[in-house]
Amino acid sequence: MPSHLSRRERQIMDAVYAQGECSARDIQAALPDPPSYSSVRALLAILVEKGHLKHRQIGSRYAYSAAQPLSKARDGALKRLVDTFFGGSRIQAVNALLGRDADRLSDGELDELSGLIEQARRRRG
Amino acid sequence: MPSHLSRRERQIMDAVYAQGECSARDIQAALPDPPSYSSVRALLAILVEKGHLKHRQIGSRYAYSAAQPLSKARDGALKRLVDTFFGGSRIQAVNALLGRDADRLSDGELDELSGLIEQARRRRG
DNA sequence: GCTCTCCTGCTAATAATTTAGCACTGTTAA
DNA sequence: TTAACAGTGCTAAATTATTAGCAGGAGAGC
Repeated sequence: MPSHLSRRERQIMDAVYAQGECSARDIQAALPDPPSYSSVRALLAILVEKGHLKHRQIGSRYAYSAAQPLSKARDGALKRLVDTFFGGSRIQAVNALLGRDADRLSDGELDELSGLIEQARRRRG
Repeated sequence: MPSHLSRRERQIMDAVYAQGECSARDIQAALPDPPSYSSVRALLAILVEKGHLKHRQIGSRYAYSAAQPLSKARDGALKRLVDTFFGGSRIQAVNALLGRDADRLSDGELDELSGLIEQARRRRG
């Protein structure tokens, strides 16, 4: 039982992260090159057993959701990406995030960003 | 030949992204639960054949590097993450990136960020 | 009630990944 | 020069992931 997710497992987790709690059918629809419904369910069972997903019984159906809080998975994914591509520098990640396409940000969004930075400044004191 | 990368393939690509041009031995060292050297080389050959990596011969050795420009892979990874976890909103991604730990940013880094935003504002006119 | 549909549980087969071994070549240094 | 070592090319095996199929049950609509 490898601790890292297989290709399909990752695709499924991403689908769940993006959709929130959802059915096996929803997940199947979100997968690239969707396999059979049976296949999806088999993978879901594995992910539940591994502890990555949990399922809630609603009547006779299951609804799947991430076992970890979304925020935690999110932060983990961000950290991994920042480490891989930006040598751990969040600033550089933000730079790339705003960089080339920053002109497409609305005034409101820019204000929002300024607010975030001001907030950080105050926290530093 | 599935278009999406397998688990090990992804681990290897990440190692190459993080290290830049490097040897098979370097990559092996960077992998979690490193397999045998032979295994690594087999995977590398596959990735080269698939067009994800290229290798440059130096004397009788190979040096591996990403076939795509790093910036492109980076942007792609960012976009995928933003789509998955932030419904496509870069702003929210930045928010999470700076959020909880923003207080650990240095004054210089905060200034840098302000600069980025000012730049974006001017580009909007 | 009956039928149609969609779900579940379980099982099995296929396809792919992941792994390692072996023979050969070049390089290094004792 | 000749071991010892590290790299490559190629091959083959074993584990895992991935896929699908089938039987049974719950709910919806006629």
